[in-house]
Amino acid sequence: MRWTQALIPTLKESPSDAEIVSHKLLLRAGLVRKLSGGLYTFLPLGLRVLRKIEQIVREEMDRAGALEVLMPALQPPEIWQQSGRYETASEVFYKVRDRAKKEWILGPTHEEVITTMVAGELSSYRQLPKSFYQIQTKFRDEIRPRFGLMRAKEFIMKDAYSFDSSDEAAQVSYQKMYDAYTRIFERCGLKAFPVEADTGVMGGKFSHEFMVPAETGENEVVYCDACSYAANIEKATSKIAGTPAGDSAAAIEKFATPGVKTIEDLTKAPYEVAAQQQIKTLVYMVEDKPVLVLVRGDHQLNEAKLVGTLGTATFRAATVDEIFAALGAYPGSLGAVSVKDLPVYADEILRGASSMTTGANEKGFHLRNVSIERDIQVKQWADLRSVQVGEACPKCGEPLKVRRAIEVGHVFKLGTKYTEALNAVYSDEAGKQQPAVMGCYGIGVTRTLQAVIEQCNDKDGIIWPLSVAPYRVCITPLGIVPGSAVMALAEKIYAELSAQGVDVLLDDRDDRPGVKFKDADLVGFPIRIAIGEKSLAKGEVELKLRGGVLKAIKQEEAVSEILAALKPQP
RNA sequence: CGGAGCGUAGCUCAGCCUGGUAGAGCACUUGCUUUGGGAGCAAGACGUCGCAGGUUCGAAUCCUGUCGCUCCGACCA
Repeated sequence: MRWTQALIPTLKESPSDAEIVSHKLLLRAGLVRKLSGGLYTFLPLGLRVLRKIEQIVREEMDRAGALEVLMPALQPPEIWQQSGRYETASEVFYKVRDRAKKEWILGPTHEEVITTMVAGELSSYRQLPKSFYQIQTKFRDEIRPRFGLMRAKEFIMKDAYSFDSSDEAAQVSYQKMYDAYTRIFERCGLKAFPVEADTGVMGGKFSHEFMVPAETGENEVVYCDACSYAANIEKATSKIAGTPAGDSAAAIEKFATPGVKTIEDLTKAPYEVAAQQQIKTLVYMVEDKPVLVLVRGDHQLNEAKLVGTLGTATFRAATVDEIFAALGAYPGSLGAVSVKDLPVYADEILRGASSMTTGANEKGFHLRNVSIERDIQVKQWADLRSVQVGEACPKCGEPLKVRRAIEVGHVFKLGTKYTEALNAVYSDEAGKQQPAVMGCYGIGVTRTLQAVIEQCNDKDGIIWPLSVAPYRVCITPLGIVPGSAVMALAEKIYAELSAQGVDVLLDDRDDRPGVKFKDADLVGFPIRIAIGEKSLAKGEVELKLRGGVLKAIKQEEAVSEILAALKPQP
């Protein structure tokens, strides 16, 4: 491709609505343009990168034995009602109506569609295992689209689904996908690592997310340097000492705490109650009914874990007025002692705790000497707290660390939730009808693209890995006079590389060298070959790897040197 | 959904407080010069100041509403 015939609209300055480096570079390098919030057009260069990533995904899916299909983006609501997700996932749906006013759903994911298809085709255990995948546009009404392609209303996803005749077989399918994902991200030049993850509204037994470390990531990952433990903070656990027991026989005592509003206030003089001797009382509304959630004063509630404990994701923090209606007190003085008519969920770490202090449900008063099992009617104990930096690794006991990351892939072992609901059953060896055991696997293809940029850049622009670069070689003649020695050589190298099947861009613009170099660095072509009168007088051209050093090479060796540089490193 | 900020040329932004001829830089067009890291000079073209009301002799500017965009939050009682 010749630059003058392409559309590569680079920008000197970042558009003001881009915040993070990868979003800025997407726009500045002329890869995408925004249509509206969370909606982007891929320009020719961006599309080339996207196609290369898709191709890597395809090759690895095929290698893992998955079969490519293509499902409709427009879906009937009936199958969502059948799976039970019409209600639980309704917030992410974009819904449209046809001329008869019938409602349709723009697919946010495809478990229901694939399972319906499989239900129609599956009859015998002899057909299993089977895995299917597709690369397709998904639609999600995100609460807040942001950071360009990172969280968009419409995005391209590779989604895959496995069907097996047993739990053990499903585990094998899961492992194949897990391994394929590892290879995919590696081939894209990404340093991604798997972490244990929460299954959330998807349901199912367990899952892993593939994370790309990045300060701008929306996820927090807990990990251990000493062993292999890594988990999303929504899922992570740690070994910590139980709450020290005090005098469990001492009677509850109410004491005045004028002006105390927070846990921290109570740790100061004259009260001096350590945060770990306090019970934090939180009020949540679950389907419009208040519930109390207790964690230790120095701990933080993890809402993702609360989802699992409550068995629903439809809850929210209560408003101040709702709290007053439920407990007769305002935040700052809340407690669960002698609360009988509201369900109380308590974090495991509080089990057996005594000599605790908590609010008295009366402004300006707290209670001390609270023995939680004696004084509070707990409906359910559960792991409800977030792990904090420095706590002991649950595997090896070394201190845990926390870092931010971008989720680029997610694999789930689902079990039979969808196959039972949508009747995807087969006859086993004994002729008995069994629901297939299912797994589902997603890669955010467009997000992966941006994650590569987020990870591979410097002050001058993008540094594309060879595998996904829009063009792998950029030829930069410093003058473009037709017939000149410089231009003739540029054309010759261009023709020879093209004949070798190398995707190469010839910068034939009538611009000053500085402009061409800046643009080549910004877009991030892995290999740049500069041809100018000065070096050509010595029979040389300049080979530069993006982010590497400049190397003068003989003009007749240019093509072979480039081909060598394109070979995969051993 | 709650909070905050921003909407002025293709892009980055100034002007608004204190109402009175709509601006700069970059990009674009033409010409000349220049040609190894985002050139210089000259001339030119490009705007319903997001939209709708209101106040006023007069609104980019003040007021109200609305739409869009961006960020933060949606546990820390």
